[in-house]
Order: sequence, then structure tokens, then C-alpha cells
Amino acid sequence: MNSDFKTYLNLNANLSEQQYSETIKGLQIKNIKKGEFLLRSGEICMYIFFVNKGLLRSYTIDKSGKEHIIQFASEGWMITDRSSSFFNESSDLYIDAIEDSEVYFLDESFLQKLSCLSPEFIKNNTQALHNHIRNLQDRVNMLLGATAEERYLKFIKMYPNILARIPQWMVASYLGITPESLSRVRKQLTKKS
Amino acid sequence: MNSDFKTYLNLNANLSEQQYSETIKGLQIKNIKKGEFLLRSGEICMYIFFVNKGLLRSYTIDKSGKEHIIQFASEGWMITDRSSSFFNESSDLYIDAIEDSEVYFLDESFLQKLSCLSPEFIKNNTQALHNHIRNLQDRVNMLLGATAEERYLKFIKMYPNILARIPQWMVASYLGITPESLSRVRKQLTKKS
DNA sequence: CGAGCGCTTGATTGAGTTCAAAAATCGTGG
DNA sequence: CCACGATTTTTGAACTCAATCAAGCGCTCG
Repeated sequence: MNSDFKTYLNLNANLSEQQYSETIKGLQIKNIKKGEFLLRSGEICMYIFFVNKGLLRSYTIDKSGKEHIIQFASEGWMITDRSSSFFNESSDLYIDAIEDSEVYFLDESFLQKLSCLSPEFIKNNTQALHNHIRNLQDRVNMLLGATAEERYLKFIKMYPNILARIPQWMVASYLGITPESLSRVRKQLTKKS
Repeated sequence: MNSDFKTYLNLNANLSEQQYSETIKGLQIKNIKKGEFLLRSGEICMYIFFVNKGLLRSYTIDKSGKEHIIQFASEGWMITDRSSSFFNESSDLYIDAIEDSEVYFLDESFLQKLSCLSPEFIKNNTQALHNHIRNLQDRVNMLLGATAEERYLKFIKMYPNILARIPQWMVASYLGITPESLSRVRKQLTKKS
């Protein structure tokens, strides 16, 4: 997969050469070191982060201090807190880098510009929203009705590439179980096969 | 709250008198009896259902036969399966009526027409999508990090009006616990106060 | 090469489930 | 308006899945 944001734009926005260079202008890519934060709980999220290279995650911290990973984003994916950016509310999320990463910061004015130039981009954006809804609903559904083992099997099926790049405790955090439980689930599974 | 769909349109679409009557034309309201289905798992969802009067719910049935309620919709709210309608996939959801209801069936062509006539409607629609995302993310977060009691307290705070209109086992289903557990949670709470 | 982090394993605990049955409430027809 | 059956809620007891607490192993990276 080509993860470059410019490729993404070509595929999703359908701009002329001139529109393209006009849009790109001022767009900034930043290098984010592993562990560095892009958003902290309490802040308002001002950007959509496009991952050009590397791996990011978003997560919450509950009142007993435990992390719960909401989303991973590797090359070619975007991550943000839409609740916060859209409604201008302070965010509950943290976003940080799991690996050293290259990230485009897409701000409101950039998205605005792009929307004006490209109806196709608007369409793709709407599609992205629906996709997000689908993922979240699926997740709610899993959390309501599936066991730890089922959730784990689904995860490794859906995100094999991410699985290989993150420590096991992050998988556990995403699934909503403890690292110890995940270890045991995995042990069970090896026994079965 | 005035739950009439026409009021909703006036507030959210900003149409001229003529556009308005043009749009409304052909729009159908249907009476749905308690227990009647608007969507079943396996079907493709063709409508957004606007609840003019009454109360609807959407839910899944997991492989052990248990229901999990995804959403309630009372007067002035809409309910649908966006994954299914947008991506033209068969739905995992059931939608049925908890009370005898009056429901507007908004189909693709209607929404299209409205979008062409009213940029304001598009904006409101986008807002609705973001709102949906916010709710789902919140729910994921609760399911990952909060106890049954915390989830119940949040529910009665967020949806007091709905609470009063549904049996307790539906609340339990929405929260992801058994009716027995909810009964015990409630008992605990009365003891505390 | 040692300190720290991640993973595993064991023992124990606990929140919530399951199964069963009684008590309360609801709805409907007489 | 009452009565009866059905549904919903409550309660109890046993059980289960996953959490917690604690200890040990292995790797890596500083």
C-alpha cells in the first residue's frame, strides 16, 4: 500500500494540477517520536491526523487510571476526535505515537479548502464518517455480545498487520480485557489447535 | 417538544413555501403497531425512520439468541442502520416498535431532493452523523471502562424520558447486563440513598 | 550487565451470569 | 371493574469468566 498523503489526495479528491499544488501549499508534515502526544484529554482536537508513516493510537483513561485503546491508525489511515473537533468540546482522548511516525496535520481550513474544490472529496469524507460509524457499531456489538476469545479472534482477523506491530497489552486494552486474561485466552487457543 | 416531522424540516432545512410542499409530496407516514418490524437482520435498510410519535428500538441478536439493544428512538428522533443503507449491505439489526407509533419513511430519493434544495439540511445531516459517532464512542468507552452501576446511572441521567416508557429488561439489554443484574444494581442503589 | 518492561503462570477474589422460583405488575376479556 | 393469565421484576444459590494480586522468566536497550 502506498501510504503517501499525496497519493491519497489523488485517489480521493480528483484535483487539477494547479488546484493540487495550491491545496498542498502550507500543508505540514511533522515527525512524531514514539511516545509523543498529538492530543491530550482536556484539550480541543484541532486536526485530523493523517498517518504517512508509523503508527498512532487513541485512548481514554478511566477514573481508576486504566487505559482503554479506542483506535489504532497505521499508514494511510486518519485519526482524530471528531466529537471534540466538530462540536468544539474538550476531548476525552489521548492520541500518541506507538512508533516514530510521519503525520500530516489536517486543519479545518485545509479541509474547507479541499471541500470547496472537490465534491468528490466531500463524498469520500461522508463515506469515511459512515465507515467510522460502522466500525463503532460493530465494536459496541462485540462488547455487548462476544466473549474475550471471540473478540480476540476477530481482532487478529481484522488487523493482522497492526497486531504484529504492537505489544500484547495494547491488544488487551483494545479488547477491553487485562493483559493476563489475553495471555490465558491465547494459551487456550494454542491448546485447541 | 414538538415532534412533528414538518416542524423538524422547518427547523433544519429552511425551505421556501413552494419547495416545502414539493418536498413533502409523496412523503408517507405510517402507523406501526407495537411489536411490528421495520427492519430485520439480513435485509438491506432502505429508509431512515423518523419517529413522529411513539417509540422504536434497534437491536441485534447474538449467536446464543440474546438480544442487545443498540438504540432507542422516541418522538423527534431518527433511527436506521447507516452501515446497511450507505454501503448497501445486509443489516445485522432489527428495528421494531416498542409502542404504537407514527413513522415517516425517508428514502434515498427524498434525502437527495432535500440535499439539493437545502445546504442547511446537508449541514444538519453531517451534524447528525457526528452526533451519532459521539454517542457510539461514548458507549464503547462505557462498555470498556465502567461498571454496571455506573452505566445504569449514566443511562437514567441521559434518557430519563425513555426510561419511563420501557420495561426494565430493555434497559438491561441496552446496558449489556442481565435483567437480574440490573434488578440487583437498583436494589444496591436504593440502599445507598 | 543490570534495570525495567512485557509476558506468563498460579492462587484468589469478585462482578455478573445462570437457573429456578416466588412476588409484583400489567393487560385484557368477561 | 374485577379476575385471571401473562409478563416483568425480584430474590436466592451456585457457578463462571475475567480481574486482581503476586511472583518469576526472558528480553532488550541504555
